[in-house]
Amino acid sequence: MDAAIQNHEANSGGRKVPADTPRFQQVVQDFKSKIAGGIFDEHAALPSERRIAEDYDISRMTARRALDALVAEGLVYSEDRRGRFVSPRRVSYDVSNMVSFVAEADSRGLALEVEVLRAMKSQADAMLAEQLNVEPGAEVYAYTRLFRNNGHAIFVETEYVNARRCPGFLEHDLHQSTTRLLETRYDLCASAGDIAIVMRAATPEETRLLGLARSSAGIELTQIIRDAAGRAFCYGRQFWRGEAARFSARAMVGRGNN
Amino acid sequence: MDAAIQNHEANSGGRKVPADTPRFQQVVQDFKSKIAGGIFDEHAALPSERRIAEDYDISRMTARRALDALVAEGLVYSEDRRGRFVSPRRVSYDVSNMVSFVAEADSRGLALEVEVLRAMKSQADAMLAEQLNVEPGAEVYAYTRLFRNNGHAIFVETEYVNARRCPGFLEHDLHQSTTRLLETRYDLCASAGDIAIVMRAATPEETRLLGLARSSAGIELTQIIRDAAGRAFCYGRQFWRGEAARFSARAMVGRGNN
DNA sequence: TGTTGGATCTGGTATATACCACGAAATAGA
DNA sequence: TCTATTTCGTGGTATATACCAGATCCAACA
Repeated sequence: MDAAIQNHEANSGGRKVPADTPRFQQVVQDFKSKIAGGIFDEHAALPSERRIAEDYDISRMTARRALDALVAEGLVYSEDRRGRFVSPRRVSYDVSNMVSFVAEADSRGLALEVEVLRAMKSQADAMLAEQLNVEPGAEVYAYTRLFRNNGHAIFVETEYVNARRCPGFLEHDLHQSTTRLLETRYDLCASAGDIAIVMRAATPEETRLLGLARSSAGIELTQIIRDAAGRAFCYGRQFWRGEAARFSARAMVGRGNN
Repeated sequence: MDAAIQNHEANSGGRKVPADTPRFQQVVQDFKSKIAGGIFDEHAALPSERRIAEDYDISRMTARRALDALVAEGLVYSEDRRGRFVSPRRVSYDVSNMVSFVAEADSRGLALEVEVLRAMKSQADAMLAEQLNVEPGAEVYAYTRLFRNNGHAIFVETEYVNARRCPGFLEHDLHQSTTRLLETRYDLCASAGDIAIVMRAATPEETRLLGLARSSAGIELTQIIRDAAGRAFCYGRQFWRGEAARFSARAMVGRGNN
């Protein structure tokens, strides 16, 4: 209606010439400022594709292009056949702090919910054997957990622990910090960690669990946790919604080099 | 022609029913395996949208959807009106290693090219003043550089240094490691750094410089570099192509926690 | 030799249309 | 009251079409 968008019929003497900035970009900008301006709350539903198309007098495909851009930028997330919603604020994760994320989140008042998806005994494949420094085929416990903040899925994690060093591990409640569990029950203290962060596409399972749009990217964080003797006892892989987190670290020269 | 793709006319008694997996996904999968299988070299051109549409007997828009997915996943990058190309391998960046990325890259034989885009004297705004621990309005040197690996733009960086502590800084050649420059010329030794990593959308300028597709996401890495006394002298912000890098870090308990 | 201009390639924007699949709410039935 | 069914709204997939604009190459020209 009052859409401040240029109509291609009206900008150059009736010629079919696109506006200087594409129309879908104008919609993107409009929603960006609305979101930044606090017009929408976190998790508030955006208008539907069809509604936006009508409001801005553009085709539905163009409205979709705009919405897809907002999703790609992380300002908005999409739930299949339900609608698109404003993304919540990022959570911070200090990877230099070897205290587990669960424990850290607790202390900062984050309403973090943990869902255990799988937990089983398994055997180390070649990659895992190398990371955990065990022989291939050695027994490991593997468990996958989904983490939500205020009901909103933010990352999914799979961890592998050396079964020899923590027998019966899966009998404990996995809805808590496993770092703490390993420390209090098995005297395995995290002393050092190797962390890697890459941006990559979500797998189909991650897409489903995190409620992502098809072929969207996120951040994978892998970590190997070692005891004071430098022996790895836990290998973990987390896949985060890209817009959901801020990772921080602290570096110091002359420390921890090899 | 020999496209192993399901035709919607043929999969369910002539009914117009989509295949179990969407057709654009089949194209995505096909190219994924071709790329993984080494059929394409790094930077090799993929077939054009029109060509793929013909080969797989799908519409151009569907071919585009597939290609967009590959771009979003980082396996492929797009150059405006030139084509789409296979992404090169990731470069590794150890953020715990306070030796500069430029110097580190050199030592690993990376063909890193540096282009200086801007270099000027400026005044610290509120944010910068806080990060560098100077009064707002204090003089800083600001410079922006574009980094390429084998001619392929991988990240753009803007750094701000406290002008009081390195007078005449911009008179030096900025095509080298500035960490080293600060150390050798001004005795400013990087001793600690605070690093933050977030995934976010590229700004229009970053999009242009890195040759990204419209509204694509990447990784922003910010770092504050401090001397042995804990005084910050350099604040930097890098924006990386998401698929171009792997960031690693090392964490140790009881070290560097405030 | 060098340059200009055109033909042709590429991706980018935009529309209109059709139908499918799932979620959720409204409705009809037991 | 509770449950099954229907209806409607939403995003998802797919097609066909049109035109725009930058990149590239090559042939014609100066």
